[in-house]
Amino acid sequence: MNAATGDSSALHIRAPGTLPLAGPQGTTPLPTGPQVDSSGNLVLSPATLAALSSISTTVRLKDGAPIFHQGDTADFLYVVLKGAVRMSHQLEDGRNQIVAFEWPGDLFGGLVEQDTHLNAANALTDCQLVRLPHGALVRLFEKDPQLQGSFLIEAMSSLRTSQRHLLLVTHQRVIKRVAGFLLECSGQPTCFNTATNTLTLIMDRSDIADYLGTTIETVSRCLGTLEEQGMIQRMDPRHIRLDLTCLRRLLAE
Amino acid sequence: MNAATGDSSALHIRAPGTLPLAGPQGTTPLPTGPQVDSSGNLVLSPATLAALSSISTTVRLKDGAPIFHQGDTADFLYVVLKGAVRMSHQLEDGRNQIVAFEWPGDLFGGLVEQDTHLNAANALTDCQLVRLPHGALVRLFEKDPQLQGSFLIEAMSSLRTSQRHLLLVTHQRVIKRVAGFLLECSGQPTCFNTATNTLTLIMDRSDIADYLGTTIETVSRCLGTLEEQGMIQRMDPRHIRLDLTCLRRLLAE
DNA sequence: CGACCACTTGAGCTCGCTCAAGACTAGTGG
DNA sequence: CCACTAGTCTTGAGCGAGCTCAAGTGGTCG
Repeated sequence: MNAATGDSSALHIRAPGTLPLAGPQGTTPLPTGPQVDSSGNLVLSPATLAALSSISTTVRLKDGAPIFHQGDTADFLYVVLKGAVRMSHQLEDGRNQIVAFEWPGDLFGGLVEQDTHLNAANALTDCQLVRLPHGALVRLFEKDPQLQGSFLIEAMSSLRTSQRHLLLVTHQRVIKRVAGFLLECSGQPTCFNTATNTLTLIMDRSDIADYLGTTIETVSRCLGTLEEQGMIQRMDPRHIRLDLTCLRRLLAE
Repeated sequence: MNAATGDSSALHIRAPGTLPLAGPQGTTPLPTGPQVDSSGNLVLSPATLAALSSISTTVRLKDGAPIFHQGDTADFLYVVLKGAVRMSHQLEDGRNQIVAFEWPGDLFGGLVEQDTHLNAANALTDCQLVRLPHGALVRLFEKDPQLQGSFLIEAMSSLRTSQRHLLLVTHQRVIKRVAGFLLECSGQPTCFNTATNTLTLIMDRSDIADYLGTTIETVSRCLGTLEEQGMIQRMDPRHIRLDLTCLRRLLAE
């Protein structure tokens, strides 16, 4: 994973797609606009980085540690440097929905209503985060509009991710959701080894079920079916070898 | 509907929730930050409005008219003034997902990838839109950072809407989704008469089904069940009287 | 009046949920 | 070293919500 190294001298924020608002892409970035590197990741300018580092704190968290709870007062934004974070939402009826997984480079903590967090955030693995106080950030925005532009791009990126998730969850057949989930994970260098096509699942079956809107039993059964059909191979419950081509074909039909 | 009147001298953008990034709410808005009116709607400053009107065009569309297609080059952002817009996404497998309905005051057209629209937009009713060219908007952002701030707030608002939709669709029982959908519509002055508690559905059953991830038959049956239970009353297929209290109770259980 | 469209209702089947038991791993203590 | 426990994952059996296919209803327009 090259986006968001632990090196504080270079903070990268993932911006997988393009946003016309950010100016032309694929061409030389505007000197005055946010800059995008070759891999499509957003790179904040050195000056902005310095400004950010002046208000940011790096925090380290243990596997499973809560970062904030649903309903907590929202005082900080976070950027994942290392590890992964689980965003979840508790429904009135008691069910739990995993809203997103945040990977290195992702920004989270901005989804608030009435100054309180709409979702809970938990460290999924041991992880390292950059913590940005809202107040200082807003003040920085006034001095540095480009920074605000970067956050706008990041917000649009979250929106795309959210929509992808929606489309995944509304796939009628659960087996397609599971296949889609595996493909989604395969895009994360943090947990997918491209050389061996092996996926390391950092979340348990219950997280996957809550992410896909199904049950752990169904997830397990779907993995079984996919394995029968030769699309995946379970080395052990947390390590799965994928046949990306077959999985993609399944999703398209 | 007080948000987004047709009067071009006052353009309101809905920002239903609060975003700490935008500064404190419920208190006097910062003179330098985006302003939020009493009903929580974002109000652009007169100067910004003037600037926006210099680059914007008002367009009028007939019921059903396409605004843009999925995959089209994204050149404009739009704000709904009057009427409603349907955002839909065609999946590889041929299914059609309604991603959102846009109401007066909503901003849309910003969800793009590689400079092309991720979704299609169609006028659901006769409607009136403000069209903003991307390029000019970006140039305006450089001159007027507050404007960009407003768009950031609007982006966060879309994210909240998108998450609400996700939670609605993953509610296990379809009947709850339908109830939730009706309640959601009841929040739109465009189609809900608070005096008579009557909802005017501007979309057909197929749109509702595609929005909720189900089928037209199931939507119809659910409406039947809700009617049997006295929670709603179908005057005709497109006019439904709601018992808001009962519907809310159903959703919470 | 008939054609067409959107909506409703019916009947049967299937996918996925529920409840329940079994398998595997890791940690603990004798 | 082997129970014993506890946690996670897998597998099984039965049932029911919702999908599919199909027919029926009502409204609109030529």
